Amino acid sequence: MGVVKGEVFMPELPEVETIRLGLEKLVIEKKLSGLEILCEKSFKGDKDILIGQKIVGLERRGKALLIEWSNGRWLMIHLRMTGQLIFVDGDERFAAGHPDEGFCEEMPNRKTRVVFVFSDGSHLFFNDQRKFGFCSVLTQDELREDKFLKKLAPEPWAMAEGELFERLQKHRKTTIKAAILDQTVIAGVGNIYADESLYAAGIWPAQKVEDLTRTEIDGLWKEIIRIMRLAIESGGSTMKDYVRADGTRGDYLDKFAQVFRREGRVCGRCGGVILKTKVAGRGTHYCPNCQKAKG
DNA sequence: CTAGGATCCTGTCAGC
DNA sequence: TGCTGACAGGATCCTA
Repeated sequence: MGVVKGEVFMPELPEVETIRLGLEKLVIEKKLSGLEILCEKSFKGDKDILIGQKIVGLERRGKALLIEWSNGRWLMIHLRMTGQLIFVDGDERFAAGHPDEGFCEEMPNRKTRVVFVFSDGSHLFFNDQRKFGFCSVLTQDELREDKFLKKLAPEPWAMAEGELFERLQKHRKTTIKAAILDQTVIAGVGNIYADESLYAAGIWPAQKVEDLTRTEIDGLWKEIIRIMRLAIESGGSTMKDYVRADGTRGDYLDKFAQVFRREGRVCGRCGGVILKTKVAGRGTHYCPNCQKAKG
C-alpha cells in the first residue's frame, strides 16, 4: 500500500496531539538563537521577540499547537492541510504532521517556510507545501483574544453527554458532516475523523442535523472520542509510522481507517462496497448499507 | 443569526 | 511529449 504521491492527509486533532507529545520531550528548555523566515506569508507577528527565549511549555487547542516561551509570548502553529514539523538534532529526527517524503529528506527542503534554530545546534523546521498553515507570535492578551481560539468549541472529551446535540441545534438545516467539521461545534474534527466517526455511528454523512435524535448524536460523540483516542494512542502520521524499520512505506491509515480512502473496497462490517461522494464540499467516504438515509 | 460558495496555494493527474 | 484545467481541502470571507 503505502502513501500515494500527492495525496493529502490533513493533520487533525490526534496528529497535532502526537506532535505536541513528541516535541515536548525534545524542545522544552531549548533556547531560540535564530529564526529564518523563508516565506513571509507563513509567519505572523514580531519576528525578533522570541530570539534568546526558551520554550517553557507546549499546549494544544483543537488543531492548533501552542508553544509558550520564557518571556510570556506564545507561538501558535496551525498546520492546516499540508503543514509538518520536523525536529532535527544531529542524527536524531522527529517528524510529524502531513506525511510525505519530506519526513526523511535533508532540511530545509523546498517546502520549508520557517526554520527555528536553537542554541545547541538543533533545528525545528516548519514545512508547508500549500502555504495555508502559519506560525503566529502572540502576547498572552492576544492569545486570549484570538478570534479562532475564542470561537473554538470544547475538546470532544471536555463535553458533557448531550452537549454535542445541544450545540448542533444551531445548525439544524445543514448536513451532519458539515456540522461536525465546524470548529465552533466541536474542536478538532477534520475530514478523516468526520468520515470515520459517522461510519462507526452508522450515520449517513449527508443526513440533515434536524433528522437526528439525541441518542444518535450521543453515539456519534462517543465514536469521535473513541476514534481520536485510538489515533493518539497509535501515534498517527509520524515518521516512524510513515517509514517502516526496513525503509518501506507504511500506511498510518491502516491502523484505524474503516472507510477513509477505501472507496471500492469491502466494508468490514457488512461486506458491501465503500463509496466516495461529495458532502459539505469535501470528499466523503461511507458504506451505503451501514449508513442509510433516514427521515 | 445560519448556509453555502469563493478564496487561498501547490502539486498531481487526466485529457487532448 | 507537453500543455491546460480540474481537483484536493481548513478556515475565513462574503453574500443571501
